[in-house]
Amino acid sequence: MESIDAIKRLAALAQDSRLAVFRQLVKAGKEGLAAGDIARSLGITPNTLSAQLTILTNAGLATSRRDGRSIIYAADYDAMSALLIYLTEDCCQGRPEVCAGLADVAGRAVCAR
Amino acid sequence: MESIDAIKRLAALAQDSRLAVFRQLVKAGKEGLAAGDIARSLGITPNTLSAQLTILTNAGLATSRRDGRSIIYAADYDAMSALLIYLTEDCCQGRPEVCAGLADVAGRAVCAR
DNA sequence: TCCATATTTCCATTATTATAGAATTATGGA
DNA sequence: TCCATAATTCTATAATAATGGAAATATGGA
Repeated sequence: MESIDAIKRLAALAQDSRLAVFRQLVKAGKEGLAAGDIARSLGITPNTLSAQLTILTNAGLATSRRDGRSIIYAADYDAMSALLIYLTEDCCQGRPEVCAGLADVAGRAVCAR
Repeated sequence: MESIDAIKRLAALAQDSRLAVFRQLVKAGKEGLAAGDIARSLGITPNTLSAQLTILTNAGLATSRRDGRSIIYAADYDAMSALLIYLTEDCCQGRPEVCAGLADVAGRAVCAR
């Protein structure tokens, strides 16, 4: 992963309502959520939300598909995984001080499958 | 970790020269680097770099201490670790799709100690 | 076809961020 | 004390991002 792509993803997540949107998408899973439902539940106007979803999508963190009149957005888990791996390996060079706690957390999550 | 702190850290890293600074600090280890050396090696004016170091420091990602005429900056590994754990656990809810590759990377890094 | 719903695009406004010149502060050495 | 070096703070400017009203586009149903 290129650092410029990492920066795009970091910037996409570095804003309160976008981070909230992304969390909702993660929670919603593969089925995803309609743009309108997200806007309603977060109290964001539809046009503003649309701009934020575009930013998340351009960063690679979300995908979209049309379903009838709605557009359904879903989190891209692979992109998020790639970002975390970039931060861990490239940016932090796998330093044990950074990785130790993370290995526990990620490992536990995988084992709980 | 609060989401507002995570956003601060994400924003601090979401800019090319700040990310480059942070990478250098990680590479430099606990001893850290003098502000002037960072400015020279990255070709940033000292006042601009100072502003960026302040942002990294306020986000908790760097610490500073004076040594003679120089001010030495160092990466705060704990803060970075906390951010990665936040993104993995809180934001991504430990989803295996996100965690699997990360568990490998972080685990390998820890085992290589 | 006509209408309501869902979302996006266009546009303007406001707020925030990035950058660097100039001045200031702090330290160490002659 | 005086000077050179290191870094920061002050200030202004330019660039980018966030927000929302209004209009446009797309879909499904009567």
